[in-house]
Amino acid sequence: MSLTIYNTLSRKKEKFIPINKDHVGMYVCGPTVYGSPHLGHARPAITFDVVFRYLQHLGYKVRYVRNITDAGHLENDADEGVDKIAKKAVLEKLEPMEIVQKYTLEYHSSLELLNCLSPSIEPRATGHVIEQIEMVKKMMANGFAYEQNGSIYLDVAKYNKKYPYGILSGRKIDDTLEGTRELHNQSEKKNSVDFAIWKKANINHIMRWSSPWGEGFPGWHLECSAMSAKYLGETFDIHGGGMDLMFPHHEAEIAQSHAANNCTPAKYWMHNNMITIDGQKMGKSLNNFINLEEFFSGNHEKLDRAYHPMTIRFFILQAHYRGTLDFSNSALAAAEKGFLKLVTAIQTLKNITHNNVSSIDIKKIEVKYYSALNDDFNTPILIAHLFDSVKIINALNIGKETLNKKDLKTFALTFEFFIVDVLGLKPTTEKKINDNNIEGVMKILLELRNKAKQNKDYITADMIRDELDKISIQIKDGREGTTWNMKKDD
RNA sequence: GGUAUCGUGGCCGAGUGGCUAGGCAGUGGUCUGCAACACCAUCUACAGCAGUUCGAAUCUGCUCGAUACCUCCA
Repeated sequence: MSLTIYNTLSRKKEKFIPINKDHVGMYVCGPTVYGSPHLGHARPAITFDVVFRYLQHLGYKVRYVRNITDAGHLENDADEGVDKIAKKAVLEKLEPMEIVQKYTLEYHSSLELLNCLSPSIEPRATGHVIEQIEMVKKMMANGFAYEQNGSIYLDVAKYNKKYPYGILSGRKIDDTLEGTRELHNQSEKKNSVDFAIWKKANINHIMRWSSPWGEGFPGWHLECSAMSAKYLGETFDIHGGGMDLMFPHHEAEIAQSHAANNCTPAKYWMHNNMITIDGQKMGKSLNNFINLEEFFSGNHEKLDRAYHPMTIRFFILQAHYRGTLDFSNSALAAAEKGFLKLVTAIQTLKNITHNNVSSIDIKKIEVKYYSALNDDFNTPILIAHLFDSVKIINALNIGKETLNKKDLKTFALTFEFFIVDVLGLKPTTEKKINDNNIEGVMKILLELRNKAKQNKDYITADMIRDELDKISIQIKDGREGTTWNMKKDD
């Protein structure tokens, strides 16, 4: 019973063998902090949070590195590209670092609500410019990069002669090279597939650093290469991220590691799939994304109501990380119900008394839990087994099945452990109550009070008013009927 | 156009070549003053066509369809 991981490199499930026994290094691409975190950000965060939790449970000492990209990348490949963070800074009339700070905090608080553990190290791109410059130097020294007007590019054609470029995404770069021989005019790159590893800063560019090639800023893909090498070594165990980063981002990382260090950066590449909305990818560019904060508050036109962060987490874990997951209100509502069922069962299980004999093989259930996760972190299967356990728990509760003292204790611990510690689902029975609910509740209360008044039952009517007043809701009887408002705290 | 992923019952979503995943909804029950909750039971499926096989949702080929990447995105 050993862990297997689907490796994007081989497109197969492989047995997981860490490079250094008992230690695992894992790098996951974090967000570029230029906007509020949305549901799409939650997916890799939760996916790799479970990987992190489970690897630790298996006894590995895990160093989990997830970066914050706070250096503005260019919006496109053109030489006059706009820095995303700088653009947002202009838009919000803030210093770029204020933008970065604001959205980093938002990202952290949302992930905390989703009960994601903090990574072991959360390095920032701007804090590692020196390392990135050093890496550029290495790539130049090895002859895989060239300078052009103060910018440095990776020479993909040259690189491809020694190392295959495109092995991760399954692209055959030869074809591309053939087809793009004649370059569009103003590009300073030798070849359109070449990518910048250092970019010269024009006069208006705010975020800039001095380098041997003049003032500039690091290339889009370089930070992950430099920071993963710094904290995990030149070759480490697991590299994770969203599928959309496979090309060009991760492909570039592989190339940079080879070009600079003559080795592959990661042994296992894991990619989580996208979240879709109405069958379409949820993404910033499509403008169909829903922010996490909006899920928690219900404040979005696509949302019927608010959803508890644990509902979101459960919803994501109910699908396997490599499959797409389609968002809908009914799917979320179903997830919420299912999750509450598990939570209820944890409680039920605590109140069950033991018997002299066990009618169920507890060990078998435990094995099922483990084999689900060992099979490429198959959380939906694990959840299915947990639901099977709920049935057993209910049977125990009415005495249809029995467990002895030891088995009962083991079962209770295991069941809760997998839900709470491995899947990271905090048991909460709280359904999000939003303003719509309060409106509805108030309407009902006021109707009741009106009825009471009509029946001259002023005791009840006054009780409703006074009790509401105690919780800072004020009622006003007017000519047009009764209105209410929340009193401001004084 | 190239590359990749995928098409499962009302919805969401697993899936090993043979032994009906699971959840939600629906239906029937138990419980209940009536309901709700909870619990028990239960129906509907594998895009199409051809092939391999004793046997295929699962393997192969083709067709149709969807999505993503190829420019920033998790």
